[in-house]
Amino acid sequence: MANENKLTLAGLAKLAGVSTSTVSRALNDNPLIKKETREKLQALASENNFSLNRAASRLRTQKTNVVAVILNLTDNTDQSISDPFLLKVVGDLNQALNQRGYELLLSNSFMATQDWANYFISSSRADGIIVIGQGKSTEKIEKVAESNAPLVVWGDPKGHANYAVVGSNNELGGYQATEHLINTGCKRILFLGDPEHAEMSERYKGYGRALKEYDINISDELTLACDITSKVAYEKIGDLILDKGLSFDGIVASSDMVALGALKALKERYISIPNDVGIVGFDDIAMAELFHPSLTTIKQNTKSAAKIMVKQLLAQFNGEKAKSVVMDIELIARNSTRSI
Amino acid sequence: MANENKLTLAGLAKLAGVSTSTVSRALNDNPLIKKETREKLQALASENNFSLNRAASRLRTQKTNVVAVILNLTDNTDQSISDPFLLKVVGDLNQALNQRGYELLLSNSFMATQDWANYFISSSRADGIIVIGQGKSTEKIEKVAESNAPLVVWGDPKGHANYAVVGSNNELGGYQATEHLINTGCKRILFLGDPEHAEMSERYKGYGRALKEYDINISDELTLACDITSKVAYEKIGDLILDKGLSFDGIVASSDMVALGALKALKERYISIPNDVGIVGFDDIAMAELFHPSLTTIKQNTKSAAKIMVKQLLAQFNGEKAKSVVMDIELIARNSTRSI
DNA sequence: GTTTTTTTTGCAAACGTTTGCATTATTGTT
DNA sequence: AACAATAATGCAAACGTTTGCAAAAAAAAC
Repeated sequence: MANENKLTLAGLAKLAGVSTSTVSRALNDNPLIKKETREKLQALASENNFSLNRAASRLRTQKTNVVAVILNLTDNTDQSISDPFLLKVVGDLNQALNQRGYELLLSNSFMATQDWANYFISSSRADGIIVIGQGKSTEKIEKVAESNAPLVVWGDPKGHANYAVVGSNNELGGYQATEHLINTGCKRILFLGDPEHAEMSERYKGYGRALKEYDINISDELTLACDITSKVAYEKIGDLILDKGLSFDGIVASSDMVALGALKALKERYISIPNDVGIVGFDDIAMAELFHPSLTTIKQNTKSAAKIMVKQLLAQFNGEKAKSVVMDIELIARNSTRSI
Repeated sequence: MANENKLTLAGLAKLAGVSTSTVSRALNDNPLIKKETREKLQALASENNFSLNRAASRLRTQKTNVVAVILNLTDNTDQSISDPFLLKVVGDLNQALNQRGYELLLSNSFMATQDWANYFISSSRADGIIVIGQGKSTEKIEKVAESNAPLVVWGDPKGHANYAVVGSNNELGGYQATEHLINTGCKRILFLGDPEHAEMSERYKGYGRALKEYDINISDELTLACDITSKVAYEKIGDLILDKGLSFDGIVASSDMVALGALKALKERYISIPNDVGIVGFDDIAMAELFHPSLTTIKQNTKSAAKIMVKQLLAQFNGEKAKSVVMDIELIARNSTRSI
C-alpha cells in the first residue's frame, strides 16, 4: 500500500464496475444491496486493502464514533496522573468503548483552558465526553453540561448535579471502612483525606455516621485534611506523630495511594500494622494485595462502572436523558486490619 | 450553543460580511490577511463560540493531527493493563503529543485482529502510530513498518528492527542491577523474567555479562522464566522455595511489578530483605519507594522518552527517516538491597 | 405478454473546510 | 495623474464519503 494516490471509494467502484453508492452501501453492509454483490465487494475491498476515509464519512454523517475521555486532574498533575486507579478507569473505558464501536480520544487537564464542549463536540472531534474525576470545583463541568454536550462524569453520584454522574456509593464505603475498624477494636479513628473534594467528602460523611452510630465522639483532631497523593499522606502522618505522638489507632484513608503513604510513615516508626494501627484504603488497586501487610480496602468496580458510563453516554446520543448511577462497593478485608 | 443549525464558516463569513476564504485564513492566522481583519474575525469567532469542523478540515488537508497510541499487550490483558509503568508512558505521551499540537487516540490489543496501518493511517483516523511494547512476537509491527506508515515503537532499541525503536539501555540496566547485587554481597543471584521477551532478554544478557565479569558461574537453576506480572512472580518464587529451599540470595527482577510479587512471596516466609535476599527491580514506578522495604530499581525516564518518541514520529511526517534511540537508565538504590 | 410489485442499482447533491488562482484595493513610483 | 508593484480579498474547485430519490432490473401477478 501507500501508493502514490491512495485507493478511494470511486476507484474501487471503477475496479468493480459499479457505482460508488453501491460500494459504499456494500461496505456498510446495507441490506439494500444484494447479498452476493455485498460479499463480492467486501472481498474486493480487503484484497486491495482499501479502507474508508473516516474524515470524509465523519463530515458526511456528522458523527465521529469517538468519545473524548478527560482526566480531570486538579492541581498536582504529576502525581495524580500516576494514580493507578484513574488509569485503570481509562483502560476499562477503552475496552467498554471499543466494544460499542467507539474510539477513545485521551485528554488531560492540559486542555484546562479550553472550552471542552466546543473543543471536542462542536469541532466534531468527538461525539461525547467522559470526564474522570470531578475535582474540587465543578464549575467547568457544569458549563459543559449547560451547553447540552453529551456528557458523563465519574465522581460523586449523590450530589445534585445538572449532569449524569456515575460513581461508587462513597458514603457507604466510608461507613463500612469505619465500621470495620470499629469492629476490629479501633477506638480513635483518623480520617485521612480531603473533605473539600466531592467524592472524599461523601466518604467523610460515612465515616462520621459510623462513629455516631457506634457512639464514638468525633474529634477535629482526628480529621487530617490531606491531598490525594501518597507523598502528602506520608508527610502528614509523619508530622502528626511528631506533633502529638501516636494519637490514633485506626485510619480511614480516602484512597489506596493515600493509605500506602500512611502505611510507609507508620512502618518507618516501627508502628505495628494492624496491631497498633489498622488501616483501610479505598479503590482496591492492583497493588493493594501486594503490600505487606496487604491492604484492607473498599473496592470500586471500575469494569462495570466503565460499561455503565458508556451506556449512559450512548443513551444521550439517542436523545435520551442520562441518569446518575450509584455503584455498589465492597469491603475487601486483608491484613492491614485485625480480623474480626 | 447547540442551536438547531450550528454555526459554520460560511455563516460566520456572512456575519462578518467577508468571504469564507478570508475567515478561514484569519482563523488559521494566515499573514495573507491583514492583521486587523484577522484579529477582528478571531474575536467574532470566539464571541459566537465558533469552532472549526475538524472532520471537514481533515478531509480537505489530508491531515488529522492525531496520533494513535497502541498498548501492545500480549496475552494476559487484564494484568498487563494494570501495569503502572505502561500507563505512565501513555500519560507522558499524551503530554508530549499535546505540546506539539497532536491528540492521542488510545487503543489496546483489542484491535489485535486489525491491520493497524490500514485501520489508523489509510482510514485517516491518525497521522502516525506509537506502539508501546514489542511483546514477544514482532511480526505484526514489522508488517506495519513495511507499509511505510509513520511508526515509533517503545521497546528494545538495540535489536535490528525495520522500524524506529525508542527504549532504555536494557542490557546496561540488567548489568547494573546485577553488579549492584554483587557489590552488596550477593553470591547466588536469580534472574526473574521472561527471556523470550525482547526487552527482558536484553536485561538478561546484561545479567549474564555482569556475572561473567565478576567470575560468578551462571547456573540454569538461577534463571526463572516468568511472565511479566506480579502474580506470576509471586507464585513462581513460592514454588521455587518450596522445591529447593532458599537457593538464592539476590534477585534481578525484570520489572518492578515482578519484583513486588517476589517481595511478597519472600516476606510471607519471613525471609529478610535485604539481609537474606536483595532485590532489584526495573522501571521505578511511583510505588517503588512506598514499599517496605523501598525498592532498589533501575529507573527508566519515561518523560523524556515520550518526548523523543513524539519527535521521532513527527520527523517521519516530514519525510525524514527516524532512527532508534537508546535512553539512559539510572540505578536508584533504596532499601531492598544492602548498602554498599 | 402485459402490468404491477419488489428488489437492486445509480445519479447527484450535500457535509464544511482549504487553497491556487484571479481579482480588487491599496500603496508607491515616476 | 497615470502606471506599476504590492497587499488584501474573493471565486470556485476540490477532499471522499453518504443518502434521498429516481431509474433500471428482476420477480410476481394477472
